[in-house]
Amino acid sequence: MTSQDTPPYSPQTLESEVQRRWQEKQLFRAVGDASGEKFYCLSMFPYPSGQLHMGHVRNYSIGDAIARYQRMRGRQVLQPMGWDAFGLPAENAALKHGLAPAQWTLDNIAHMRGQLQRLGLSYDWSREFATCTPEYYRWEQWLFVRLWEKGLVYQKLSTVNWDPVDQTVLANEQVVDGRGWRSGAAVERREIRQWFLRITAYADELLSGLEHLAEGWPEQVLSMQRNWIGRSEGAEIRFPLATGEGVVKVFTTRPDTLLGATYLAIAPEHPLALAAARTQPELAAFLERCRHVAVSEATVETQEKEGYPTGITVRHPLTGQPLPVWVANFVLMGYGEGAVMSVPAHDQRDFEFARKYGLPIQVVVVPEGEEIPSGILEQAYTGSGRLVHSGIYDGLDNETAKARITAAVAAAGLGRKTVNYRLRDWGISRQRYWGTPIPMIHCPRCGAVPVPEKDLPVVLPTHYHLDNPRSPLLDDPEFHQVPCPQCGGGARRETDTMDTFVESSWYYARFTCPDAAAMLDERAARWLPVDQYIGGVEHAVLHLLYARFFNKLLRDVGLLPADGRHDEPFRRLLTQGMVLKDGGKMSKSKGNTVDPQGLIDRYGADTARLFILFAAPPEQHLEWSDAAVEGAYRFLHRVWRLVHEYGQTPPPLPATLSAEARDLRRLVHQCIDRVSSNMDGRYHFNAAIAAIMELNNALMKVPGEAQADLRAVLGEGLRSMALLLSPFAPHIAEALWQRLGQEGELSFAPWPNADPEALQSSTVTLVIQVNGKLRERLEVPADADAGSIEAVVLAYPPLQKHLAGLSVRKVVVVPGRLVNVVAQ
RNA sequence: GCCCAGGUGGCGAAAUCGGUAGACGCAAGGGACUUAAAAUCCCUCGGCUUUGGCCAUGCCGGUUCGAGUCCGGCCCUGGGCACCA
Repeated sequence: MTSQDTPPYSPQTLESEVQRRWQEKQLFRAVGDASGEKFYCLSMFPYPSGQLHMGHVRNYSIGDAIARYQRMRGRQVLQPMGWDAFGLPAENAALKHGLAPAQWTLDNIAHMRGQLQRLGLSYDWSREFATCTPEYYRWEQWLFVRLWEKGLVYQKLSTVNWDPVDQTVLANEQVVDGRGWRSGAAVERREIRQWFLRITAYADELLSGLEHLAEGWPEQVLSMQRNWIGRSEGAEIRFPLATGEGVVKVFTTRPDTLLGATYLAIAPEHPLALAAARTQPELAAFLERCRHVAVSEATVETQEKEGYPTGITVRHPLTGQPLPVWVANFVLMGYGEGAVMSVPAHDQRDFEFARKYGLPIQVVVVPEGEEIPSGILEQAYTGSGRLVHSGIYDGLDNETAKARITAAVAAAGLGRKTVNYRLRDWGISRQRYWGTPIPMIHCPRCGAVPVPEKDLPVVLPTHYHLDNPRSPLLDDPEFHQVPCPQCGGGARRETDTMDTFVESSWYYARFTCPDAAAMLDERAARWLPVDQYIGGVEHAVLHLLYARFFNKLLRDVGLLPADGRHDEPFRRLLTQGMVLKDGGKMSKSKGNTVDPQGLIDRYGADTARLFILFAAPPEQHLEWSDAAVEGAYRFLHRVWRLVHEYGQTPPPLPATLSAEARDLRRLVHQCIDRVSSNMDGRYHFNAAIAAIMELNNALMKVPGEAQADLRAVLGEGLRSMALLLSPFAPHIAEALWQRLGQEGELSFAPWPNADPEALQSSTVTLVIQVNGKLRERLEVPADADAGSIEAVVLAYPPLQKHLAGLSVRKVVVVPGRLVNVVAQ
């Protein structure tokens, strides 16, 4: 009971001992029998870059806190970990260091696995896999062929960034200020034939499915996905070419403004533009300039808006009037029809373009109750109103006009009502080496032929050492020279590999049955959906949309039951904020990373985890601070000391408690209550940890020679603290648990419940406001009713000076909280 | 450019519902203990103030008895934009 008995808190030895015990007992192997309720807790698996970074530590500390909490709540928990192991950095590293990408990747995995294990995360390591192994990606190839058979895979031309010096395709990230990052050459756009997955066939389901996620997903992410899918109702309208042959198709959400269309704008890659350029050198030069803009939407949308007339004329579908066709550098070939009708009076971008090039502006909608504007417009009017200058449609409100004008165009055979999506099909071809080979063979006679199932997997050769960025598969006849599976003649194997988003689109399902002899087996249906998914907000759209898409594909090829419970992969989503340093994202390119290894070496895993969970709520950005770590470390020291100085198994509580002991016990149970409510769904770990710190502060004040009842409550408090702490700092919690003489595994010990009786208090302190300003405080019985409170307050002597010269007009009583006296 | 967030003391933050703004922690200052230091413990800690109070949650306005919280407009910072993962 003296401080001499207290051994030093040395996290390094303590943590490795505890971890060894966990491992020997295989404590965190997911059991998944039907005897209990399952909980699948998944953190986004990492790319094995070589070093764990703070974002990982945060992500996995959050996930483990949730998994451990659920385990203590009695659930059968599955919490796996693996590696998103294909990708560009491996090729870059191989080029730089003269290694094979496979070797670099496997070395990194070995190192990072050690780092993760040092953190004491309660993973079922028996399920670990890396996506770059044939055992994993073979099923991806298998699914690709199924999708090909179902017509959900196809080829089409699409644009890539081409580095003319390195003779290779560049990722958007590799284009810096319009130039290739290695060569410095100005990039070009190049159209090549690529493989696509028909995600647009699922657009409506991906959109409506968001409604079922409303409870478990952040509104922010749902909104981003909704906007990304971008369903819009409108009309397809055909403008006949003045020459009489052919039409230009456009999509518009504003058919009501059709009579205000004064020109058409088409994409630089539009076939008409290309055709016109053949006879017009200046137009060709303009298109050539457009070819040197990188393909990313951000680049296209932020460049100076420019256009050039094509000399082509179309006829207005209703009036027959001639309209000029312009090429505009901001019209995207990949969206809609690659052409838009321009209504400068009612679209701000069209307005600016028309002003710049002196094109006519025709007002056709005016706000209800206003006159047709005379003089020069200052800006486009994009709101609703009634139609003008629109012939027989004049006077209609514009919503009615949408339907009427669409019908008129349809009657003329020049259009129809239609739904358009912003979502485009998913281009999965990569002209890269380090990825899953696309299992197709190009035969000059039979066309594209899938690799027969018996020949799967198409194994990616791993012996290459890269000396230039070009994919070695292109130059390896052993890989690409194959007979056609259909006719047996000479054919060429596809050398494109898959987008790495494909691997991460179904790994969550494979974790349920990592050794299955098929892509998935019946275990998937039991464990899925993931009950809690945790990862960075930066994945809010792409990864999370692709994974939702794949889940539906898995269902539709019969690998998941179509029972309505398996339509979505992730029941609940927690998007963690980024770990920032100096206000910006920690990243290698910015050189502002903080290595978590140093933190763990110095303070131990418990401190690292506790600090990172305490510093900010999970969904918020976390601004890094070295100094604040000390605080978490000191706190653990204080808890350690307190428990060791107590040094006994807590005795049972006596039947009656002194007032002092009751007050302390109330604090203990308030803490249990606060921690629990911050764990259940809210995941405000910072507030939960703060509550534990407060409890510890209160327990430290209990004198060593206290009465027996007080010491019994102290023991209850310490025992509770070990339980409450274990999701955040599991190693020290184990040691405290043992020191308090507790039996059984802390990891599976039942989470404590707050005793409602202990929470009761006989009085409450009310705040007294006058006109909303805090003036006095007053203690009243907890069960006092509003009427008696009002009477007591109005008669309360110290209040009178605040009411001098005023007449009371109203008294607002909020029981248990405050009284507001409204006086004049 | 488009879509989505965030902005509270010197710093990270707290405040389930509209009800005491700043819990908890960091940093700082003062003190105790010590031969000394470290560690530990105790106290102070938003600003102004005539010590009555007044002002404060990015800025401007609104709703309300009462707004960090709700509504409208703006400013700044961060994330995503389909080949970084």
